[in-house]
Amino acid sequence: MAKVSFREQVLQAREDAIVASVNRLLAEKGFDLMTVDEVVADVGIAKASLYKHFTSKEELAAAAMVRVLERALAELERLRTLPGLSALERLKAVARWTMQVQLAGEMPSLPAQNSSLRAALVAHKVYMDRLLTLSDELGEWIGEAQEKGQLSPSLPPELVLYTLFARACDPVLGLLKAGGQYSDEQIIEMLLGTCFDGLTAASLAAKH
Amino acid sequence: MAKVSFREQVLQAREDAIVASVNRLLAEKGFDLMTVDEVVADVGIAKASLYKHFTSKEELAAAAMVRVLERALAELERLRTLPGLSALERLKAVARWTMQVQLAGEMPSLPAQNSSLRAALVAHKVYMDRLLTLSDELGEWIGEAQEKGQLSPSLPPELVLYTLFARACDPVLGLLKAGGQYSDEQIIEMLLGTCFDGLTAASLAAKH
DNA sequence: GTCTATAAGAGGATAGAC
DNA sequence: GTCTATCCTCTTATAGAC
Repeated sequence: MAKVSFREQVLQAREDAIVASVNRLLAEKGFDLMTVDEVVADVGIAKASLYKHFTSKEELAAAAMVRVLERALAELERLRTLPGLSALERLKAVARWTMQVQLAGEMPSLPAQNSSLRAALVAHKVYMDRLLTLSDELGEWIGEAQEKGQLSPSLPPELVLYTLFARACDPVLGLLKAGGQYSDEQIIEMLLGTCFDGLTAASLAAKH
Repeated sequence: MAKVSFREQVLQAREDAIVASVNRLLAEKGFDLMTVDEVVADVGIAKASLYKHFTSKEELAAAAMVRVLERALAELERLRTLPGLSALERLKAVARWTMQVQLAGEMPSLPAQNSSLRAALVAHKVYMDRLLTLSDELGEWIGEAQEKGQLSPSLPPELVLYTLFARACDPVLGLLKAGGQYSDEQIIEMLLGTCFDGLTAASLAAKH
């Protein structure tokens, strides 16, 4: 049992290395421009070896998405344990976290239109489970924030949810960072301000 | 002269048909998934004929972008002539127009990451001219709205500009439309509300 | 399970006749 | 300028030895 366990640990470590590379390359180039050859070159293994772990490029992307979804779920769990945070503050904290991940180059970006990828994702049980779990948990917070009037109660909850997901890969972050005028913190606080308070209201974060 | 002019009109009409197809396919599938074979099948010409008009797939995309940028510039001109519109109202009207174009399936979507495409676009004189013209004109309105306090003066103008561009291809529109619960008008008014007034403020549009 | 070598196919671009 | 037929590169995926 110990021998097998050790063996599997080595394999697991290799899979983790693969998924970490995929995650980074997906964030850097996106699904269509990322090639399997780049992945294996980055990890330092042969392509046939990779295909023993993952049966297709789509499954690679799914694994990377599962990874980031589980990181998000862990962040939600962490926020839940923090005392004294309102539902709105927790939602803002989640949005801040996703923007931090994106600016760190760790947010895999998948095209919304690639049909082979979409088909593989909706058929991927673990991915769908994590996605739905995350949506449910965020939906709870959204409902709570709306009940208390912290979020506009007249907005459909799914609009708020979609908006949070969309801001996690908002190109505005990358454009502002490319401008080089502002620190990551400033960018994030400004975008949090526009997301929750809009372009018309004064962004509190711009005072930095 | 008349003969040549007529000839060129025919060629121009064919080019317009090509660009219209490209525009639609770019909106539908995006640059990477759109193939030149699909374009020529849609237009009904041979591939070699298309390459007499456009020297590469990238140039096709640039032509489609020029087309939509010129439509946008025309919309700005139209809005300028409307009496009694404040700068903020004009900016909202532009945002509404871009969302209408997107929901109509006429907004070409280019990946921000494709380097060969980006290189071709920044090297494309007409595209860059239209893009900079549009940015300048919108920048005027943004500055005006900020001076009058209609837009938060503490936000960097380029952040507002980038946000307007980003909302023109915001995936939230497509997700809400796929849900089938709301009309195009409702979706647009809700997203205009969240864009300008934020998620926390009550969206006036949700009253429908 | 890992490797080298290669199959299989898609898709961008072009040659050459008309 | 338009067509048919073809080239060529890139990329996914696999065969088969170890």
